[in-house]
Amino acid sequence: MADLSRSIEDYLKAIYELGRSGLPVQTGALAEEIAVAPASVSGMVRRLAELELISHTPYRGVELTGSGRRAALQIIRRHRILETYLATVFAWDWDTVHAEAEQLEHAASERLIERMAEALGHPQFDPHGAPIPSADGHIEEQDLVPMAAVPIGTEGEFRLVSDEDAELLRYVASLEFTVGTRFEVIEALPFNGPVTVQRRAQGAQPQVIGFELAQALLCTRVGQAVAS
Amino acid sequence: MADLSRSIEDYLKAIYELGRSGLPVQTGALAEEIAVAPASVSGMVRRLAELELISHTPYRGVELTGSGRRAALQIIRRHRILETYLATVFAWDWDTVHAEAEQLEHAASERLIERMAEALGHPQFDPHGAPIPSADGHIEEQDLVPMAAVPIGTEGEFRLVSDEDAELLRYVASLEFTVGTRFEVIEALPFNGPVTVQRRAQGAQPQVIGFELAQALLCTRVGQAVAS
DNA sequence: GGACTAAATTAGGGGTACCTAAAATACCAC
DNA sequence: GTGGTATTTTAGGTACCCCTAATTTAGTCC
Repeated sequence: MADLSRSIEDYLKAIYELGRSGLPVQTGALAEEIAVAPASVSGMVRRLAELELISHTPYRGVELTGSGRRAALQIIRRHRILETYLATVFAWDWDTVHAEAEQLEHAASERLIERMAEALGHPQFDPHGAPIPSADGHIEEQDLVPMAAVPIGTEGEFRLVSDEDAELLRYVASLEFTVGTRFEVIEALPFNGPVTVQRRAQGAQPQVIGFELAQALLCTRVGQAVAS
Repeated sequence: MADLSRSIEDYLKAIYELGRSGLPVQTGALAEEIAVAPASVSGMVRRLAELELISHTPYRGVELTGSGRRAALQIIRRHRILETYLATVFAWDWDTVHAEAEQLEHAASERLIERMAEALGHPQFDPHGAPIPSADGHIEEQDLVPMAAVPIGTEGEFRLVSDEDAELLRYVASLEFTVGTRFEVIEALPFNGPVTVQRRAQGAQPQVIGFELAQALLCTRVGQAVAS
């Protein structure tokens, strides 16, 4: 696997993220994710297809090939190990590790990443709850639902939030929510209204979570499942 | 101080290193150091002069301006802190830290560097003995002589070796020379012949150091100075 | 001081990766 | 099936940073 440019690495990562649903990734979505003009994406897509990192159906979208997926997962591993290292070793705030890792992921060697992983005891998840691909390119995607979809009266556990929105992360931290926090949904107002949750901790007050945020916080259901 | 490109950072670092003698840095020397064609250097020199990072006297050479020097020292600080961190925290071999730091120095934020420096207790020297500029751009250049210039019968202390030649570093390590190692010169053959040194340690055998290597190992004299 | 040599610069060109504007294609509604 | 709209692609251009080849300049030797 030849050395890929920084831009190519960014494209592969973005295609992986956008393509997790299984659908082909469209030019426009990719352009927005990478913050370039759609025309620029078209150009890069040709290059990536020539390198056989993606397959491209004109006017439809792109998908990663086997080697493209392997490369993407390697970059994602680098990113998430770096985030975990910064957060753990340097007590780095979880809202800014992403930006730093975004830079370092293109410069850090495989060797450095493995040393960091070792020092951390080969963590499975990064500070935002995202699974860290193994060195051989295996990743376990979790089956999560937005907090907004956890039924009233059910206990949920906050498991994952995107690392990309620093402001959102700061707000989540101010609510004292971290990955692993458990809560019970005690109210959910209709028409995409806010969700009210209650923590187990003694003296915990109910917390009101706006709908948009409740969409961004991905959770597992704990305990009694609702009839389905 | 705006964000500088990777290439610009490499040029500034090289100009600083080559210009330590105080003489203007010539295009050819810079081209060799950076491993590009002299014509490419001419082009970049124009850009750097426009950015007022260097002053350029055509056909004579270049010198760093105040802001150029500040930028160069910042990059060198990043490089040397990174080298020290890798060597100290990950027990990274001293012959390969340079290559890794060369990549990371362009990606690591000021903040990361300062956290590393803190974790290391603000080291003064990197693993090869090179002084680490302070965060405010101060550097203490040492007054050293090559081992080949340490007089016979005098004790010397190995203080500094360039981090650039990995093969040389591996050989030095195999001789069990590290920064701080003391020795006495017991023989130095004429016509740039090899130098023979003797360590203090019990059971230490005399070691023969080829002239070229004895030029690369920079030392201080310890104890009785020779009449001068 | 003129010719020769070594060094530096200019001239012209290529690859990467971006842009805007214009053209092509796909999709949906009727 | 045709028209309109949204999306994608192509066309043409810019900036960065490198290259080789040709030219210019500086310095030296007689």
